[in-house]
Amino acid sequence: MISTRGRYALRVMLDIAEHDDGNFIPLKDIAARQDISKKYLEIIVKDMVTGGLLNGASGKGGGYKLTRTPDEYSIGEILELMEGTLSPVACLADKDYYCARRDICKTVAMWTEYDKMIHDFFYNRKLSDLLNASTEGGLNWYI
Amino acid sequence: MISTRGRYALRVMLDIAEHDDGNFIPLKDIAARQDISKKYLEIIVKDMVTGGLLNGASGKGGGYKLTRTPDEYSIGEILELMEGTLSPVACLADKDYYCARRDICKTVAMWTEYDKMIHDFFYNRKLSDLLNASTEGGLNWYI
DNA sequence: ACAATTACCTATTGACATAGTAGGTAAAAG
DNA sequence: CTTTTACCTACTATGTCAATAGGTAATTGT
Repeated sequence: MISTRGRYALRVMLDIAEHDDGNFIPLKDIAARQDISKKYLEIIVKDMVTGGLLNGASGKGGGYKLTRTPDEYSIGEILELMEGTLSPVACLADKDYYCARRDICKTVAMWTEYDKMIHDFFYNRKLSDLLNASTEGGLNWYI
Repeated sequence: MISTRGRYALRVMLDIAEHDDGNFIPLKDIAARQDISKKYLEIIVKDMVTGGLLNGASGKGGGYKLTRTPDEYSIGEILELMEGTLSPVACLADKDYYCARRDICKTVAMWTEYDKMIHDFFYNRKLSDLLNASTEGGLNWYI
C-alpha cells in the first residue's frame, strides 16, 4: 500500500500547482485546503524540499513553490522519493541485496516483470496529467 | 511491499506442486527445503487451508496437499488471501470506504487504473506458469 | 527596532503490523 | 500405544506509520 507520505506528497504537489501565481504558498493554506494536519505535512514537505521537488522560503511571504513545471515531474519520482522504493520485494529494491536462493528462485522473474510494470506506470505519468484529470475513471468504475 | 506471508505462501505452493506424488507432504520437509522456520510456516499454511488453497491431514502420513491442479490457481488469489488486499490505497481496497474528497480527488482515477493493472497482472498468472519458470528474466535484468 | 509570519528542527507518542518463538493439544497410522 | 503429524493459544521483539508538541531561525512589513 502507498502510505500517507506518498499520497499527501502528491496532493501537496497538485495543490501548489493549482494555486501557483508566482508567489510562495504557505503550508497553512495547503493544509487547510487539503484538510491534513499542518504539523504532519511539515515533515513531509521538508523531505520534498531536500529531495528537490519543492523550494521553501521562510518569513513573511514565504511558503513553498515548485522547482519545475508540472510536466517535468513524473509521478514515479515523487512516490519513490517519499516511499523509499516502489519495488515489491527487497531483492529488487536493493541492488546489493544478497539472496542465497537467487539462482533457484522460481518467483524472481515474476517480481522483476512486476517491478518493471510498476516503474513504467508511474514514471510515464506526469504531474501535469493528474492536474487536468477529472474523477471520471474512478467513479465510473463502480457504477 | 509483498510481505513474507505472501512470498512464503507462494514458495509453499510451488514446493508442494513440485514434490507432489499423491501423498501428503509434511511441513517439516517443506520448511527444510525452503529454509523457512517451520513454526512460522505453521501460521501461514493454516490460513492457506482455511482459505481453500491446501488440504491438511494430521497424523502419520499426514501433511499438506494442493486442492487443485497448479493451472487452477491464480497467483492473484494466493497473494490476495495472504496479504488481505492487493489494492494500493484504502479507498479501493474496501468498497464501503467513505472518502469526503472522492468527487474532487485528482488521483483516484490513477489509483483505479493502477489497481486494475495489478489485479490483471496477478490473476492472469497461474501457479503452473511459475512452476515451469526459470530464473532467466530475473537474472538477465542485471547483466 | 520589532512584531508578525513563515519555514525548519528535535523529540516523543500511541497504535498497529511484521516476523517470528514457545509450548501445548488433537488426530491418525503402524 | 508410540510416533508422527497438524492444529491451537499465547507471547514478544522490532519497526513503521501517522501523527503531536514545543521550540528556533529566517524574512518581511511597519
